[in-house]
Amino acid sequence: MLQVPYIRENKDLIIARLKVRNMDATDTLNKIIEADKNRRETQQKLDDVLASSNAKAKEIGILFKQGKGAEANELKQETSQLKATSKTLQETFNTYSDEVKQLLYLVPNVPHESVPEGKSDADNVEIFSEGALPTLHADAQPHWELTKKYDLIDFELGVKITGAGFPVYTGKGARIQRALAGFFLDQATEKGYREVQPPLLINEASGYGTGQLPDKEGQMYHSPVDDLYLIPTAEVPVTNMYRDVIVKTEDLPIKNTAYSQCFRREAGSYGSDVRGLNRLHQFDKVEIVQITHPSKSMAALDEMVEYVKTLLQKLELPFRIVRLCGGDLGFTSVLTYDFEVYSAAQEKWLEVSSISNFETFQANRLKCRYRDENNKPQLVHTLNGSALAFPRILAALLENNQTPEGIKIPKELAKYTGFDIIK
RNA sequence: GGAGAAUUGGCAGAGUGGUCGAAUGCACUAGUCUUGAAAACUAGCGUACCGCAAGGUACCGAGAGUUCGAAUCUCUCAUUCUCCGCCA
Repeated sequence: MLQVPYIRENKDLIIARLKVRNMDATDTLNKIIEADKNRRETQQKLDDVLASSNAKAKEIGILFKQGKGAEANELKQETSQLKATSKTLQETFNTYSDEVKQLLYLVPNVPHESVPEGKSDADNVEIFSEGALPTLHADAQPHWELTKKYDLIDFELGVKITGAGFPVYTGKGARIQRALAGFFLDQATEKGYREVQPPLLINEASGYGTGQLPDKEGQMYHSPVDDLYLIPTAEVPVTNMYRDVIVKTEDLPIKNTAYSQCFRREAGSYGSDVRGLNRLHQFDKVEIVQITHPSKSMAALDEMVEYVKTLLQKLELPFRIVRLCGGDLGFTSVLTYDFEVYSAAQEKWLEVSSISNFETFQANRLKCRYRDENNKPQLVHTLNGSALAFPRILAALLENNQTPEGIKIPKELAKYTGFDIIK
């Protein structure tokens, strides 16, 4: 979330930038500033009362030691008055604090100046594309037919065991999944990311830390008995490793990568969007996460984009990069680039990666800081990106590389699958 | 799952109702000394909020309570360790 002093000093700028998100934040920001003002005034009063109350308590202690019990008891009378006052003030203070906090949860991150205006994904701006769109033979099939034909995935079996959106990968299908994990992790490690294997369940505090809670509650699976959530992305546990941490400045940038299953309820999705591998409740993904010095985060974002490019090049998939418009930009993000691969049989662009800079928005909630040149704690910047999400990569690989002889596996990936064609 | 013990500053570790934000040691930072280093000595060394500042307030696992006053007493929860049970 945003910091109150920042809001106080940059109100007009924030309002202007949030217009890109098609949002008028004027009212909320004014309320925040007002509630914060009340909060601070109340704290001033409260601190004064507590100060004199503390002083009197100290005096009483000294008097008792000197054996002046009568005088001490007299002072006690005075303090009970102060006590009542401080209690009321404390309650008022809490009310204002909560009000500020609740209002802050409503304000999304301030988009970068390069974020274009727009209502939906249709208004995202393509900034790069590479690779020729494949021309398929006459009876080419979409991936949900191919997976059946070559026994790679059993969707119906998943429905039986769990429900829709939980496919069972079989034979070479399962092998490709394992190959993708190995390939992506090796690539990331080579690029300086440390591999971590995080928990797949997270507690409430972690949900708040990265911004899934409070507003995106319905997106995650929740186990009420233990009050734990299944992760929608490894971003959550991996970023939360640095919650309440003051990192060593010389350790920046901190780069972690994790392969994990991801779980998303995806309530309300339907139609061709969810066909086959296009949208699942459980899927695999390798995530890259960076924690950087504030002056370095935009360069880190570019670096991550360049890195993901190399992955798609090695997989020989045609792709494009779009800069998300204000209407499509995530709540916590300042700037996001999406990667889309072309899935030839569906004749569709499928989102396979989303790379974002959150600047201090998550760090503020996480309380993740470094020490500046004056040794004062300052918020870090956090970034993350998919590198990459498996299902749509798999869909594109299958559809684009299908031939009458079988499905060809790109050379780089074949090193990991152990086969270069699926027959 | 059952029983017991514990949880204090970067680490170790005192503190069991009063001037304790917290002894001491180690680590760390700066200085003195030294040709340099080590050692020794001196000083500094948590976080957040309020305040122009002086300064104030809060925090000793978390939350509630008792008290004029809580690191210290009570309750609830969490975590860690030991023993028993169970089990990849």
